[in-house]
Amino acid sequence: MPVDTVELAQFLIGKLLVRELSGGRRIGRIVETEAYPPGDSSGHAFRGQTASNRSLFFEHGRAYVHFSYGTSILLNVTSEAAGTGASVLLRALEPLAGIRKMMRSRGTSRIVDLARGPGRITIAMRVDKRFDGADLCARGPLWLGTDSQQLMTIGATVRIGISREMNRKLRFYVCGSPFVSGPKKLPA
DNA sequence: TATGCGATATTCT
DNA sequence: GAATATCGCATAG
Repeated sequence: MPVDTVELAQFLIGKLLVRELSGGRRIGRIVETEAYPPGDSSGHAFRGQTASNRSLFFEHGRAYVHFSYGTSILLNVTSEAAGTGASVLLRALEPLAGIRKMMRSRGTSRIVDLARGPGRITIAMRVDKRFDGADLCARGPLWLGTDSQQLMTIGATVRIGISREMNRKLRFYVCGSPFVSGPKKLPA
């Protein structure tokens, strides 16, 4: 797993997010990420370490779970060396397993809408703040798995929902995937 | 299909 | 008091 934030954001495209629950396993392929590198003024670590972004400063490969907009829980994968404060935001998944359970958690039967958007991922996968700081590299209740490599083109655009550093192309996605969030018109 | 707005936790000014 | 790494519903075209 790459240590560099931008490399990690691209590396994670196509990887699997696996959630082990007593009722069964839920799996989604990561199709969209955003990098928040060190020193990025739109990142949560920019103003230093606080009680709520503590896990953002862990070594790479851990979970940083944050509550945003009063309504949404967001899941990030930490990057860089311990003490740096950088991460990759997971923005969208393609549901692969446990789809019926995701539908029940999300309250919709449209597969493309189950995990298309960062706040939806955590609802579909039943991730909450208890996972803040958890190690995602080793098998556990929540971990990152690899899929057989398949041919996919990775596109890069500007990030969504921020007001600073808006011109940096740090959002990565699988070209042509209907499971990617945001505006539909994307460069192929 | 596109745009607008309310809900609502946490932090910063 | 304002801003924020958002979503879902409403309304209009």
